[in-house]
Amino acid sequence: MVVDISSGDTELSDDEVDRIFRALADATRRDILRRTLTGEASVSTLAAAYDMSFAAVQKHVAVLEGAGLVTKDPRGRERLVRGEPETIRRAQHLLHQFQAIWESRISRLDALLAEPPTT
Amino acid sequence: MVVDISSGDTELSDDEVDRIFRALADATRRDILRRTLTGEASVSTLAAAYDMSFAAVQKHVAVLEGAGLVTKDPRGRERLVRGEPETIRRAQHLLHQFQAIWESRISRLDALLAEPPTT
DNA sequence: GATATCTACAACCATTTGGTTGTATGTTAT
DNA sequence: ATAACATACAACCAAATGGTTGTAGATATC
Repeated sequence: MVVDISSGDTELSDDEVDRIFRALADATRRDILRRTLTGEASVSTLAAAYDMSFAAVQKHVAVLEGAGLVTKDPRGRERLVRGEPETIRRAQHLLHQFQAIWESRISRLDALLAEPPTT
Repeated sequence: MVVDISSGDTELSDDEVDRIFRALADATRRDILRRTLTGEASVSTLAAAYDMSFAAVQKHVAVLEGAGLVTKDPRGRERLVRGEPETIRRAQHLLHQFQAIWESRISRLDALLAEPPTT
């Protein structure tokens, strides 16, 4: 049986994957991502929600943007930040691949137990 | 309609989630994880696969272990490293929650379009 | 036009990260 | 017992991270 795992996604480079997971490895950034998935928000609106400087929040948004988890859309003098569900889906897909590796290990063990010894 | 998202997992702290995603944010560590999901391997076996010192690989394994993505099992003089699919599943679950936030946004927009104006 | 607001960006700083080498300790093999 | 092997761990270093403040440029508002 052939199982197609690919789901048609463009391949992500190691660096891109690094950036995605690194961006997710910070509670503030995960919270920003949640907010911008719920609805777009300006950088200053976001900044108001956290106990740190505007510039710090700006940097967090930049990290998310660099990972493709968020995009910024100029609207007048502000930049509206939107979460990008597609990138999240890709990260999920990556984790699914790890799961698949584990599953295939089980299959191989099953096969070993099922098959009579070759020698 | 009430949707239970929890899937019965124990709650992960922000720090734990940080460690999981941070551990995944490195290509060498992702590769180690793949290998140890395929089948357990000693630290030195793993180290032989990479162009870096034994100690460096040891540190990578320690990071994965700290994130709960891997466990070490003493076997004679070596430590067999095993991947932990359950932690991967939890990370997947976290990403699924982000997806759910996005989905619920869609639902709200749909509702807005479907419902007649309240005022 | 003047002023306030939102963003961008540089410079700086402390801490963490990802690598190194070296040393010590436990375990197998001769 | 001695030698070889697998691991642990400390000390060190360069680079990246996560924060700060300050300055400058656009855009709105009065």
